[in-house]
Amino acid sequence: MISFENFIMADGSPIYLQILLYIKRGIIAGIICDGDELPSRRVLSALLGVNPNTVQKAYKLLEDEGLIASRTGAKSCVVVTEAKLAEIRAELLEADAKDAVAKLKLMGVSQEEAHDLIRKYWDMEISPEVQE
Amino acid sequence: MISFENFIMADGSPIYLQILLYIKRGIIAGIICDGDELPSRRVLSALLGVNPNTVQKAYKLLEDEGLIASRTGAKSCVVVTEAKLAEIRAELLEADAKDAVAKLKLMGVSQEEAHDLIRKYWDMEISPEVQE
DNA sequence: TCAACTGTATTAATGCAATAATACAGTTAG
DNA sequence: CTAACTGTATTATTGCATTAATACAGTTGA
Repeated sequence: MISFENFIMADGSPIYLQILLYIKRGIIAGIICDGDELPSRRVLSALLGVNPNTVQKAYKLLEDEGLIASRTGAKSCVVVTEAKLAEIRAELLEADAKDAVAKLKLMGVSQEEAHDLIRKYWDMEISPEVQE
Repeated sequence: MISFENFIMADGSPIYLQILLYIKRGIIAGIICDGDELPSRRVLSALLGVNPNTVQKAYKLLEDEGLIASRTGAKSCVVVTEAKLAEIRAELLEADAKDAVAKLKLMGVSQEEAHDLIRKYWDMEISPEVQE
């Protein structure tokens, strides 16, 4: 069963997208694997303190992408091939890295200072304020 | 007069926040300076293809933060001291760096790979898909 | 002076995110 | 078998972001 204990809700972006990206990043990290069971819509919504429809929206989008499989009555589970994993990994890494670089450059940060910032915050214990 | 030619609208976050952050990052970069005139609400809204109220919302928040000054009839202009600049610079750099680090770590990226990604995308011509 | 700009304010309408309360059909474990 | 779970669907409501159409008061430059 997939764990959501590291999930921390951020504001500023829709909750259903935060859930979707949390799962995608978990898959990319190898923490969430092919065949893993997902918590039911009702259970996860209670755990996160949100409406079941919000979780349903995230799961529906993941299913549309072919990353999870659902059938009425049974729990949904993760479906991910090596190819699919490589695809979403490249996709998200590029999006996140480009986004960070764009923001820092816009603020006149030098490349050296950017590397310093990565080093500075890498080993800190962070609440993953995952957005977008 | 402040230029918005590098501003590219992203979807996923409110437009008024994108405008607000574009100006804040410009101030941090030193591209936007104390005393600089802002385009009027009407002019900027026409330039960006959004409603004047959307620009007004961004400007209002900047004024609440003391970063711009407005008086009826005249153009608004930037008000920023050395202390204020240092404050918002530290604030945004920390937020953006922490956010990027959190996302990459969640995906199991190593610190070395993170630095590689920064190098890879640093010199690319990027449309600054500034979000949040 | 005065026309053309500026900021500010108000009201109404639309769309999306999220909540809420149900209902129904299929699965699963005891 | 059957109770308790699952996914799926529907309808209504709330709040925020955004658009739209005005209106009014103050500033500016020719």
